[in-house]
Amino acid sequence: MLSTSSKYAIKAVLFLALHSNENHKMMVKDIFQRINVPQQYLAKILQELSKKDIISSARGPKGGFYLSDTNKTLPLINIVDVIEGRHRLQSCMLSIKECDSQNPCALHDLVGNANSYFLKNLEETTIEKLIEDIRDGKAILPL
Amino acid sequence: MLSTSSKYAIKAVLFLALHSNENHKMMVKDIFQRINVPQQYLAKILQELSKKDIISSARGPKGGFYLSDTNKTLPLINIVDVIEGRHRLQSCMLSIKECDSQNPCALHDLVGNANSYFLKNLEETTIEKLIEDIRDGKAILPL
DNA sequence: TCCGAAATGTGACATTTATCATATTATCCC
DNA sequence: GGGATAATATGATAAATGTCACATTTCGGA
Repeated sequence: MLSTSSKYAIKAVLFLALHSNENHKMMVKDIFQRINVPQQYLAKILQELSKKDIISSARGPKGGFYLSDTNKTLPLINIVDVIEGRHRLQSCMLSIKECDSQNPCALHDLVGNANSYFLKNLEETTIEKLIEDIRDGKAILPL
Repeated sequence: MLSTSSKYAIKAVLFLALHSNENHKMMVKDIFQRINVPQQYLAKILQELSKKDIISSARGPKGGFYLSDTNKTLPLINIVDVIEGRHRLQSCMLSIKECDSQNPCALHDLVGNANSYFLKNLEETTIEKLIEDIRDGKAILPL
């Protein structure tokens, strides 16, 4: 439903949201073990996110990746849009283009409104909001 | 959520359920266009399903693939078990092993009970049942 | 102003998944 | 029994995804 890359990206962004800010940037080598993602792969992912302004970065000494306040207001869907696009999230379980509730495929009812529910949440939930819930104990964050 | 192979397999099985029986077997070359699956790829998939007794087959003239009455009583999950196993259906959106409702990952609530609902339906819905619904007009079958 | 720290850019390599091609084996029918 | 037919077996190729390595650029600090 999400590619490995997207999962890694989300984990990394949430980690940065919790542990970094403009005055406390974090380097790849201090992140990768903590979220269990291969170092070089993580580097590539963070660079893509940075280029698309999902996260922020600074080069040189004292540099690293971090989330600005603006970054934190973005919805989660932006992360997966940058990493893999949205095709994997489309709802039809048999990948039939014309499939919808008016013209459902054979499996349509078996999956229910699962995908659209998930997609809607990705669109509506901001990083900020998710982190707040975690801080408030409303959500847990095993990474 | 399902691999392309599984989707092809499900389409093919449903097609066979509707159009074949012990006295009317069907050849790959008469199926693949109708369900829009590459011929050789479909052949390979049908062979795997046949070897695992999800579908039936006969060689030589008048041979082909078909679904026996016994085959039709199998739940849909058997198809995906044979083709790709069950890992892709596991519920955690971040692929975290320890993730469950007691110890939910950050995205757990965003996906809700979607996957478990889908999995349950795959386990409980037999090919037979699905075909009946289609025949009764309760479900539609664009392949 | 130079050294080293860190992201960035580029591309090679590995793995998985999807697709195609071809030779082999079993079965029916004459 | 021999020829045509259709599944079966094996493996080659292609494409997408995931992983690694290294050279380059930018920037801070002594």
